[in-house]
Amino acid sequence: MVEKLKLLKLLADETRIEILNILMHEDSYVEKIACDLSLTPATICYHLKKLEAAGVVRSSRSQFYIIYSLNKDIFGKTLFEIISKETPDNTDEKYKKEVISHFFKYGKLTQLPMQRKKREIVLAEIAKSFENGKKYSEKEVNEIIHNFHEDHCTVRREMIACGIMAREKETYWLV
Amino acid sequence: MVEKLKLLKLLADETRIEILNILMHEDSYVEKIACDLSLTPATICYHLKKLEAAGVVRSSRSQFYIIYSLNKDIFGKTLFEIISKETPDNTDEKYKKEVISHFFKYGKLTQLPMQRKKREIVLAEIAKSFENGKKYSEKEVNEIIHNFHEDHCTVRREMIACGIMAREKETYWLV
DNA sequence: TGAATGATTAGAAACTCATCAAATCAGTAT
DNA sequence: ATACTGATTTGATGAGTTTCTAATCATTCA
Repeated sequence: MVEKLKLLKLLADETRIEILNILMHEDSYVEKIACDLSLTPATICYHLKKLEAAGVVRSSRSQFYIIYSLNKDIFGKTLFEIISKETPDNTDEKYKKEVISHFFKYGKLTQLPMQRKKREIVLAEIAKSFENGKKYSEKEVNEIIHNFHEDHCTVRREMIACGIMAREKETYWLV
Repeated sequence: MVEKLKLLKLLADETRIEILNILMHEDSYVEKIACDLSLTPATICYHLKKLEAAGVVRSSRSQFYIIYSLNKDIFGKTLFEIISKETPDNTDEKYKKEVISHFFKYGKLTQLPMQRKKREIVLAEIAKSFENGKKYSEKEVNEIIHNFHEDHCTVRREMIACGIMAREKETYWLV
């Protein structure tokens, strides 16, 4: 996450892009690059240090010179890979989000899904509006559910049916 | 070139990355995103406008809301493609650079290439130190070439042989 | 060792850019 | 029409970054 942002910030600079383009052709050193780009050695040094710290370039001394070269491994990544926070194992979370975004529009439940799995996800989303451990009257439950959907009765019944809420007489609570 | 830099600068911002990650899951709108990220609508608007100007997101009105959605086309590019200035048709230039970087070390010619094509490239590189139209004595020619290589005689002879320089008696000039 | 050369660091100036509050704009619904 | 709601613009502020000069460091070569 933060790593990726750093990489992007690093690459989002004209001078550093120029430097990398030079190093794509041939290894080089501070003074030469400075000359090529009409900038001070100090400036080039500043950028090369940054690039090196991020592992984008490497350096090694050769006689008078410190030769900088490109680490090409990094450049195969697509923008999507860099930007996306997705990790291979949170597809579950992603699926939930998709279901929710499909059945809610601007915070309102458009319809109750037919598939049990999806229905559970949707109901769990609504359940977030209830506090854990707190007891609710039926009226209170209806009011809260009504924020999401007209037909609070059906939704309330389903909450009980799939075990998200429990009821005893007139009192409801989260399971 | 400049386009690519703009794209990188655009993506090198934490808030914009967060916004894009939200839009990867579901379309959304200014106030909602602002709420998700604990930032002002003004700030989100500022970023969305930037993203839209670059074609990374699109917008459309729906009732009260202006819905922003992702343009996914852009995200398949690799970093290399974004950073590299290479265009398909400058491979010639690139080849020359590679030959030159192979036969020169720190400005000195390490050896004269055996292959005629490479030899011409190398000699043309040395020829850059001579002025067009100017006449040189053999002594002057030797001195200039000597900056590149000990054996100025061989190099000088080759310059004539492959038609880069011409000579008449003791006078030399670029062709 | 001392002179030369290239690399690095420190400090300062200039610049860019994200953010917010407040004002304004643009559709929507009563 | 008019009140409402969300989007946008404006102007100010502050944080971060690039660049330079000048000084210092490190290595090589005589």
